[in-house]
Amino acid sequence: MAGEGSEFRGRRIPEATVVRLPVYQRILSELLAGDQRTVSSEQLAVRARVNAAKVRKDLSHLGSFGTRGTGYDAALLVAQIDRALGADRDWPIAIVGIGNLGRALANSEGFSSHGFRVGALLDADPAVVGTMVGSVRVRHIDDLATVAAEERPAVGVVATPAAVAQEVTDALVSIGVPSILNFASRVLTVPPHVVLRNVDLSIELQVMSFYQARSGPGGVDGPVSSLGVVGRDGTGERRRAGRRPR
Amino acid sequence: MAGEGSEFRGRRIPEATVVRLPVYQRILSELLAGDQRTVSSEQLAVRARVNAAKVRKDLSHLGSFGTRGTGYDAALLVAQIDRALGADRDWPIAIVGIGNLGRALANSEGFSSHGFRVGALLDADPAVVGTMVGSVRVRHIDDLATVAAEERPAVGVVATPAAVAQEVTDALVSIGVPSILNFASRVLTVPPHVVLRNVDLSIELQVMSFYQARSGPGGVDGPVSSLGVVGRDGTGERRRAGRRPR
DNA sequence: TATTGTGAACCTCTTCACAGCT
DNA sequence: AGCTGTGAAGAGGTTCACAATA
Repeated sequence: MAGEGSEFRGRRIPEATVVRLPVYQRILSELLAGDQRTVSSEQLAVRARVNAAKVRKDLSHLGSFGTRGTGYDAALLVAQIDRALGADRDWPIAIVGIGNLGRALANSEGFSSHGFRVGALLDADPAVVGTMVGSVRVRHIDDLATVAAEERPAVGVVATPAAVAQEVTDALVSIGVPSILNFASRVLTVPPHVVLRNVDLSIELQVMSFYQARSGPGGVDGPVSSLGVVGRDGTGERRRAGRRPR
Repeated sequence: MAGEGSEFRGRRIPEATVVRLPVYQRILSELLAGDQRTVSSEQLAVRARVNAAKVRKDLSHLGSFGTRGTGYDAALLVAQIDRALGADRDWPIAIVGIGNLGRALANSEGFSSHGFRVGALLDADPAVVGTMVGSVRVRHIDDLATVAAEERPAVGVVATPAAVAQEVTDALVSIGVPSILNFASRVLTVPPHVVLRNVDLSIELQVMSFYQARSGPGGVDGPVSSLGVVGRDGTGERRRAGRRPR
């Protein structure tokens, strides 16, 4: 068990910041595509719908890459964020459960960039096994050990029905997959050394109905603006409708 | 603009709590299905992988429904959570973008329970328009106004490519859809009265590579366990690997 | 005795405000 | 003059610890 203190590079980066880094990165890429070379925290803040001080504090966790009076060099910032997020490495992904969701993930831009690469697709349905999704052939889940030996997946994505999610997770863990991204509506158990994150597509919907239910019939609580992801336990950006005066 | 203070029922419920309510609810439903009538905060906590005090504080926001020495009546609790989340009402959903993701959402359990109902499916692709997904026929996005008049969607789900996400959102807002759930990797702009939440499927992946990158080469920062959703900005449950002594 | 409900302490994240640098 | 980087204050959320109570 590693002690406090020894860190990889620089300070510890708060989780709330980590969740926003991909958003900044996407915005920076767009600015670069439009030939903008430098960017101020204010410009980034407007595009990401956050406070400029938050942008500066977030970026300060990566180091001091800004220039006072000028702003940040967009290309440099992209490189730093990539490095912090590990996007400069190769991350083979194994997706288990090739239904509509698994297929959507396999085809999505986000799963084939930033160092990620769909290395393996697995399913238990004989009608699906053997078919191609993009350039990858779906293998049978029973071949997981073989597939793992070939691809050494860094992330296992669970996109199966909830009923088999734990079983699939156990299999992924047993072949040494160090990170699990769970899309099933079920709380999973993993050993302490495995990184687990959850994305529940319907929880967001229920959170929306909560706010909608309140804002309707005599309610007052406002909407919530959200930045980012769902996973984790959440992190985010909130804003009440009836905002308090300064 | 409503003032501070007047509330729907009871106190204001913290967002972090709202995100966990669906998880408690699912666990309670499972316990009820197994004929368990009462449940302690400790039991709920173990199953949801959270602290028992957090469960009690979360539930206390709904009122005092527990019995000291005994625990909570599971059925009563489900009813209370349903009411808080608005699951006792009807929430027609319009999904725009019937690719793999849209189809996955349309078929998912979470979009056809807790009061939700897939009321309309919309796409711009002539090859998709007219096809059936479940029991709903896909309509052309240009017919949005007509569809909206029939169904009055309470939630608009954006499952389109990022490039058209803002345009689609504007259309949904213009026909009076009060809540938008965005799955596109793009920061959206909506008027203040519209509730917006975001689910970015790839941000979680990037957060995972961040932790993986650190735990590997000389790093120290531990994994993050996550409860819940992805959307929003997250909420969550954190645990460091090298935990500090008490 | 078992377990809730909650004040208080603690911790994390956000925002302000401004010194300091270019 | 403009903008970053950050200390300090503030807000929100979590956890502890225990009095209240069935």
